[in-house]
Amino acid sequence: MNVAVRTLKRKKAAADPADLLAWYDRHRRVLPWRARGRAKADPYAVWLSEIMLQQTTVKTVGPYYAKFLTRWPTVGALAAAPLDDVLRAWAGLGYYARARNLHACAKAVVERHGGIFPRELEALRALPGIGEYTAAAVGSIAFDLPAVPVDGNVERVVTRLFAIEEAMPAAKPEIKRLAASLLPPHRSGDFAQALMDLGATICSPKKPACALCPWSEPCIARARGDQETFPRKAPKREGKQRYGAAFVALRADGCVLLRQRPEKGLLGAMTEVPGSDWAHDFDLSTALDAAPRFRGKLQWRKLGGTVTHVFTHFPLRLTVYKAELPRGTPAPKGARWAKVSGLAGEALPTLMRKVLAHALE
DNA sequence: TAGCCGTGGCG
DNA sequence: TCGCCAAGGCT
Repeated sequence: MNVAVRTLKRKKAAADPADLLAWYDRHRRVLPWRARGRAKADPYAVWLSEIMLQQTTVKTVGPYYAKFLTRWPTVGALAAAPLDDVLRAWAGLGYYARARNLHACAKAVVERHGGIFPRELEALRALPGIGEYTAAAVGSIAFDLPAVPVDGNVERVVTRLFAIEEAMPAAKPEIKRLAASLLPPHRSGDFAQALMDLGATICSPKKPACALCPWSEPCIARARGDQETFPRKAPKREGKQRYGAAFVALRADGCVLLRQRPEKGLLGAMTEVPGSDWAHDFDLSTALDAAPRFRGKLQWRKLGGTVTHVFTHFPLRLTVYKAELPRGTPAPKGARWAKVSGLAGEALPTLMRKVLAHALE
């Protein structure tokens, strides 16, 4: 048997982590939080990027990451910042519990570990906002601990490689087991990033570039030609449409009325304009019951059109009302006046920016 | 454990 | 257009 045939047979037998690492050495992406050459990765930078990258694309994260690292270069600096500053800097990035946990985690690193990220998976896992995935990611990338972070990319790569028929999320334990079985004895950080790069650039959800894949030969789904059908997913039901009203109160001196949402839950602790609850059976004829109260009577004008927004678990349609008030009007309890010219610096989620844009255009 | 929690891009 | 999906964690 000649060398070429032997090589082919070996590759078909099983996926070789060395092949993936060789591919990574040639094709890895250049990313701001990634160490260059032999430089060691900064645990703070790795952690910050991993939190931001949870369910969020590299492109979206880029400017936020740069802004945070410039403003708070160390975990100690971030821990010392007011939570409100962190929330404002995070506004627009979504999943705001991440920002609250980011701040809590920075403080915990300072208080529990003297401002140094711990080098053990269990200690990392115990920090706010760090789950099994992020502990493995920070542990392997920053400290080269033998762990494999299993995210959506790795799930896709592994389910295709082994043609796992079980549907998500039930298949997760099996995926973790198989991913761990691939872990090489050295370079676990590079291996983790290689798996994610492969999933992001080659083993994509649709139209994977199998011809360029270092694991094309051992990939069972590829051999069968149904690689795009992995990972298998159980059909999910969609959330029901909800409705509500929002109130944009403008004062003659160029201020708009804002308030803060409750600490927990949907858009927790973020800023909003006053509004009604959001319900499936919202009755528009009673919308003004939810309007902020001022002394004297006030004309709320219903604007044409609506503002729509789709959350993970339900679509929302808001009717917007607008009113104009004279200078000197005090804000109702629980609300405050904010300069329209300064709205960019407020902790306003995208939904509320849509509402304000609708009312101010 | 399954539902909750944002946003932007893409086919 | 619209459903899917992206480096998940918490409860």
